[in-house]
Amino acid sequence: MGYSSVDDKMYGYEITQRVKELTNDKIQITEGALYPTLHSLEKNGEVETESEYMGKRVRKYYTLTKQGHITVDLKVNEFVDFMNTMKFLLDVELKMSNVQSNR
Amino acid sequence: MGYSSVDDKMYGYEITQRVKELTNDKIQITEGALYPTLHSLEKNGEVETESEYMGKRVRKYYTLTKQGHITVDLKVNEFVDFMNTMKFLLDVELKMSNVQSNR
DNA sequence: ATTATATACATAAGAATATTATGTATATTT
DNA sequence: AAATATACATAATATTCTTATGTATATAAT
Repeated sequence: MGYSSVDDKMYGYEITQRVKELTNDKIQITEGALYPTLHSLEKNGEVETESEYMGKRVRKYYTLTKQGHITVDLKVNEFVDFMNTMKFLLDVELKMSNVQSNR
Repeated sequence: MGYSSVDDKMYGYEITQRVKELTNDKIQITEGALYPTLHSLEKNGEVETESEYMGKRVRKYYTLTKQGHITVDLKVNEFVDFMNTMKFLLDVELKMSNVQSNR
């Protein structure tokens, strides 16, 4: 089990559109942020690529490696932990501001 | 109502320690990140300062201005919205990876 | 037909922000 | 006496993002 990507195989442009669509345009992954990151992930063995030619246009599919899946689990856990910490911090602040407003 | 800082008045070092303590050392605000940010907030009228001398040592207290409170509300709302978006995204991924594991 | 938009990759300049290091100085603990 | 804690600040470096630029094909609109 554990987290996986939305699909087994995805290409760059697809990722930007999928995230945009799933988040109702709230999160826009720009090319300048995405492609260097994907290249870096490939260099570090987190993803593998295979290029397909749709007619004449290149399409570069990215797949998580075994190591990539481990890293995703780790990073997602870290992020969820961070969100819980922030939620706690903000709740505390909320409570305190309520107490203050009763003075 | 609305969010406020932990206390009405806080000084830089106090902020780093309070956050460290409330988050069980998970979030460490470094001086290099904090002080330039505080100076920038002051420049933009989000916080006001008053210096006190504890013996010989300076202690610079920061207080949110009226504008600062408005900005905090706005930023916290944005952040909570972002967390909900990410929670949704990660849940979707979780569901999808479960579906995949049933193949 | 031609123009605009969408698809699909990539890199580079510049901006913003964070980490780490350095610096000064007093107070407290070991 | 030395180490750690308190308290400020800035600078060098690293990281990461946005915006801009570049190439090229495919499709939709005028």
